Amino acid sequence: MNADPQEIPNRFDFATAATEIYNQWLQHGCFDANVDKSKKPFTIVIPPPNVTGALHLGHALNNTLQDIQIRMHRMQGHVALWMPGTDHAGIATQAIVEKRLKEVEGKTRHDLGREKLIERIWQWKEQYEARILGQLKQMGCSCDWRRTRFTLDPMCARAVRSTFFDLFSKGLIYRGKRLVNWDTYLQTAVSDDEVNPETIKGHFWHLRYPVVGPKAGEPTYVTIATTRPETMLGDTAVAVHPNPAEALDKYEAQLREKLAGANAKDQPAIQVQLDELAVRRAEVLPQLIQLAEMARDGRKLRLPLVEREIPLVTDPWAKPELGSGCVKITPAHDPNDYEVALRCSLPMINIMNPDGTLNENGGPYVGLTMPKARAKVVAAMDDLGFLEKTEDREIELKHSDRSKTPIEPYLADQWFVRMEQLAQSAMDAVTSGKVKIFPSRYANGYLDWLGEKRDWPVGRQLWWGHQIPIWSKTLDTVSNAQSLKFKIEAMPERLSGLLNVSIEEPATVHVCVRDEDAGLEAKLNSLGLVRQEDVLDTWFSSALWPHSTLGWPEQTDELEYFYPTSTLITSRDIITLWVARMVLMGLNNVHEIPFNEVFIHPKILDGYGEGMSKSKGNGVDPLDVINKFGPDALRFGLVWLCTETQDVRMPVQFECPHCEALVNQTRENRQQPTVKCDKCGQRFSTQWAETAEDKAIAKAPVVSERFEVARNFVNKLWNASRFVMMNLEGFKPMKVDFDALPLEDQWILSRLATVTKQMQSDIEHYHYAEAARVIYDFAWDHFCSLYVEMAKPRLQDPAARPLVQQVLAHCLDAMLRLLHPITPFVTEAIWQQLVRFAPSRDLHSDSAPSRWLVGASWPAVHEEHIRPEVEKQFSHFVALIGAVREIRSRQNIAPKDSVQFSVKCEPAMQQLLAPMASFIESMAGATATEWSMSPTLPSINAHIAIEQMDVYVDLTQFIDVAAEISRNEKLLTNLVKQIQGKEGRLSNEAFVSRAPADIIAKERQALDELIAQRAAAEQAIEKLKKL
RNA sequence: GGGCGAAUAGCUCAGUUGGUUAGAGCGCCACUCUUACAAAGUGGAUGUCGGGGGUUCGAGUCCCUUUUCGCCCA
Repeated sequence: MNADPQEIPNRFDFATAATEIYNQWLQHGCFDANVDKSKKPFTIVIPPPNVTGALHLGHALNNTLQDIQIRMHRMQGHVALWMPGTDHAGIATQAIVEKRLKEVEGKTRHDLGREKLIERIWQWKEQYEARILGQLKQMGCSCDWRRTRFTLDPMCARAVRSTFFDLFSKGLIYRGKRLVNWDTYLQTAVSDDEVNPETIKGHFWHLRYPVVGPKAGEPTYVTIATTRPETMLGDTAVAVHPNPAEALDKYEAQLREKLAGANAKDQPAIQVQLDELAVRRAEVLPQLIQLAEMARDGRKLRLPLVEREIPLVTDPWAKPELGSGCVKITPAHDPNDYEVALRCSLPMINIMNPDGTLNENGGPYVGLTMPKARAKVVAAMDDLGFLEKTEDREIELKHSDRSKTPIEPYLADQWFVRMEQLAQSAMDAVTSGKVKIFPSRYANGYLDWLGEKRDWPVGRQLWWGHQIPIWSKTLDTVSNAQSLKFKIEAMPERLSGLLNVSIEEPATVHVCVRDEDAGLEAKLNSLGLVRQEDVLDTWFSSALWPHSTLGWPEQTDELEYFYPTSTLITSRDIITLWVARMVLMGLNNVHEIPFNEVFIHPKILDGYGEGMSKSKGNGVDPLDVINKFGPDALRFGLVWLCTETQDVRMPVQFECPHCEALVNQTRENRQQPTVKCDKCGQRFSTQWAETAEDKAIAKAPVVSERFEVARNFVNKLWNASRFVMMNLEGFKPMKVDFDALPLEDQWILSRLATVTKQMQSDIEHYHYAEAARVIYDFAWDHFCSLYVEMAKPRLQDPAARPLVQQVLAHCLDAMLRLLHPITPFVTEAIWQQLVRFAPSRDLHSDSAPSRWLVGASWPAVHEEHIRPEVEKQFSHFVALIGAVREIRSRQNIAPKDSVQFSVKCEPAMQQLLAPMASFIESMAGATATEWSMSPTLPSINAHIAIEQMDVYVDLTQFIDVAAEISRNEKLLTNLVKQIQGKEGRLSNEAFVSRAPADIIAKERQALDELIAQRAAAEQAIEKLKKL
């Protein structure tokens, strides 16, 4: 530590200081939150980052916002618990480990086996968990690390088992055959939320199915069109609309309505559709009517290739206005067809193996993948003369968000949670206002999604996750199943509530076991029951996060004290997946909402407005930003941009490791393993470098210039603090009488009180950017540019020095406290220095400040210091300084040359400003020669009109005539324009008669002033031109 | 197809209930190494508030419509 303030460096060395400070905080348990019923709790659970990969800027924003809440509330005297942890992210993590296994060792998960694969994934988890927690620590996150959880750890596992058992016992868990989104690469079902539609180029094949025994006059075949011809192998019917004529009428009516409402541009296209419809009525409709008749008459078709007889059925799903008007029905591989099959009681034939190849139902094509089977089916149909035609067509195909491969709809056994009641409870929590969502518009999506009350498919055919705690056995008869059920129900474990039994129709017995219990499991095994292979959806365990991390199902002190948590801060894409489910699970398990408030923060986009992601290559590692700008700048920079309505758009650059030039990241270069520097021409590598050759090249960090504002601000704060400390020699705390203070002291204390109030309210209301702006303006403009500048001459004056020292020390102290939640490191570093020069410096308290800023108290709002009239008075001084400076600059007067000026003003203004002569001299290099209602004007002067004052700067020594004429002419043009506007308004009868009187009066007064200014400017120009 | 959001200075964004001449930071121009800070200081220039209509004495702000972009849902 420096004893001499002169030795404080003029840059904050964040690289060494941050680590040291963070370790000190940890050592002193500054982040530990322990139950203390004499204080109020404030709790946040972290949205647990996936252990899939490292954190990017989106996480940095998310966690900074949480840390700000935690740190402010901790300073406000709450027991602030920030619960940290990570999420096992079932599909994503297993997928990435499997992918690497394949790439590096050429093995599949089946080569390795369940146990070995899980071992590998644990290794991955350990590595990334450490990386993620390290990133959070470097950002300064003040989590209670002692409590770090993982969604697969024993504590969370216990909560998962208890919850599942409870839901099972309430009859809310069931298994059913459902058409699921099957990811053939990962060989698991994925939820609708994990599926993205993509438009790709495909074909529309028109196929013919022969009619069995057509009667005279009936067609010998039916044409259907399909984008997926291979699925014909699983067809169980062909459907035609029951009343095609009526359906076409309806369709035409719709089109006509649309035509009437359409604008000129869209009308031709609709007209074309109408014309086509007319043709269709003539050419296709009669046949469709006939086919509907045939269907009702029970006619059958012969499905080619597999030679199966399938019925012709009627169902409104067959749209007479589309294709041939007939549609093939493949219930096991198409969601719509599935519905048709349920309506028409059709069989469902599954033709696919879990790995995406055809099973034995695929007849001659067994073992082929779907794409290969497609080619063969099309060729065979063509050979048979059943391929009518092929069209090119753009089709929407669902892709798995996880593996990026096409989804196959697939009929499979799935475990579901019934959502009816659970969803309703979560909707009520928000509509009643118990859970408040900010910004409120996000409540719409939440309610819409829950309102559908779709049952939640919770099984995943994975190995990484919580294995479903159900043991099952399918019996040969219903009565055997019943007797097995009775037998199990008679077990002592059932009586003590450790297991529960259900029967799935017709004869499958399911036993759910509450706790891990090897003995009980062995018993079940001996009865022939086998555990379900599937694991639970990751969101099942995440849904329990707010209470599982606090020890539920144990009724721990922590649960009682810290639950419900105070707020949840997350991003908008998981409102339904996660937020909604936490609410309903919290209500189900703890009978209480999991959090009182939810704040949804913006997303971070790149310079093109695209979301950052690893796969796009536009992600930014927060550590790159920290290394270049420091952790405080990272945090302040993110908060500075975190406004309420706008996502954060952040153009990013590579920083060349050779010459430090910034190279813009583009859509092209962000995917390349190496990039050539624009400036020095040398190549650097990126995150995509794979080959040893590329990896040997120095890697460029990815940063953004957006953080420069914040870095500069941190530097400003550091140096302002340095100035204060350099001038605290001999400082002795003193009591002050606010009303007896000089104007500038009253002013800065009034500003400080105002800013304290605003900032607290802004943070409480999640107006982060506003909070940052308020303190930025205070620190930079008010404190540094004005107060500190005015303090300089006062510090030289032994009589004034003690007071200004006290106010400086007090303001710095308060500023550090206010800024600490946003920029914890630099403020703590300054705090540790400040104590040596001013151990006690609070105007309002004699007690020594806390050892650590992190544990210091949040500044109280001194309402009595908020003085609008003082701020108004001070603004006259600021305006005067500005006016003189402008003239100096226009006239190019050297800084060392002092100027003189006289002022025309009321005596009150003179009384206010004349005593500030020394400040006017030091800050504007100017001396007033006269203050009066009618001053003597310098023979050559520059005039500036400011509120309640006319300032005449003496230019006798300096005049640059051309510059002054041009300034006045510009001013004149501006004045004329404004006068015209005002005169226009005031001569408008409507305005004068209808606008409120005070507005009119204001306009009149403003016009008078403008006219006076115009006259002054005109005179000035005239006079200057004579020189 | 439905919903939500965005469009304001070259860039990134503010702009409270409608009310003088629409703001900030960066960038730009000019001048300053003035003993806290050149990552700084002082001053300056920069806008058809996406387009079109409407309500109003008055619209960046309210309403309708339209274009472009983003996200969510189907």
